Amino acid sequence: MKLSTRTRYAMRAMLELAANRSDAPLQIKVIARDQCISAKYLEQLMSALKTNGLVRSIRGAKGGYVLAKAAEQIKLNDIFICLEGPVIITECIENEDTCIKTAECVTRGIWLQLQNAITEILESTTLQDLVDRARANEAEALDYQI
Amino acid sequence: MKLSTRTRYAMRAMLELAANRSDAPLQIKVIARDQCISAKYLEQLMSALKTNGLVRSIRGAKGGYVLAKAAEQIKLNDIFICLEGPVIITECIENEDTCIKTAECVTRGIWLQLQNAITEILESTTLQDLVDRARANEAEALDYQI
DNA sequence: CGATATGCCATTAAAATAGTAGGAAAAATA
DNA sequence: TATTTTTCCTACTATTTTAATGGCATATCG
Repeated sequence: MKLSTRTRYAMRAMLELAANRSDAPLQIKVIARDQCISAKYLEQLMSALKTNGLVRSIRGAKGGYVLAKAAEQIKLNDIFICLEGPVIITECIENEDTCIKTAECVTRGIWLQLQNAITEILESTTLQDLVDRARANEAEALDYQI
Repeated sequence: MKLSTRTRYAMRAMLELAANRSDAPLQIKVIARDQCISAKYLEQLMSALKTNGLVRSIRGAKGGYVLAKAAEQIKLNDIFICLEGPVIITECIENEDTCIKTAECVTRGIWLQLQNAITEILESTTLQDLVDRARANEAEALDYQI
């Protein structure tokens, strides 16, 4: 059970967008450099995020990307779903018919529990929460230096 | 984020072993038939479960597999780990050094939260719990028929 | 001995993942 | 208007993982 780089990269890119205080858009090449990601690969991820209405793009020189909504209104699950698809751990959860022996299919219940636990965390955290945590970490790091 | 068939198959096979009331071992081909799994594939999974001390095998005619411990003492996480490896969602969780900008690496915290939530569920459920649930389901199904 | 099982190892087919490549289209700017 | 910068789009490719399959050796029961 691993997280794809797609999701991890996209989450970091979105965090960088959310943390961006200037009102100018951020370019793929800048984000890619900051996050050590292949720019061409990131381009595809940004495209997926755009299709799902999470970011807005500005084409041409001085263009780039900005969040399409306030960071408070973007749930991590929204981002997650763009890249991993809906958190579906096994088909049986979606389509009960595929499970031949429904009565005995108690394993299904477990997968459902996992799915719910994951979704709950990702639904209850917003991009803004991450930004706040990042700022708190930075502040703490500064304290140690003094 | 999907569960591999390895894990799902193995979980079902283990459940069948746990539910087996006769004291005779269950053969791969029997489990494979019951669970609609390729026997040869299941063989590999059983081998992994054996290496990790979750099942015991009896070779030769009338041989097969039995649980190596009481179903109460086998946590679902034990089974899970055999097949998926430790629930590691991203490397950063294991090795903090790989995360270049630790201060900003708040995404890591989220992945850690997911991991903990999953592990908690799988650690707190035993094979016996699943057997009990399966029996309860069966009983309920019977009620409806009457 | 002969049938039945597991043990072990190698191979393979298909799918998913991660990354590359190149050119079209749009916008800013000189 | 020409140039540069940047996104947009589509296709391709390499690697890894997943899900099997196949064959033969070894052990055990009757």
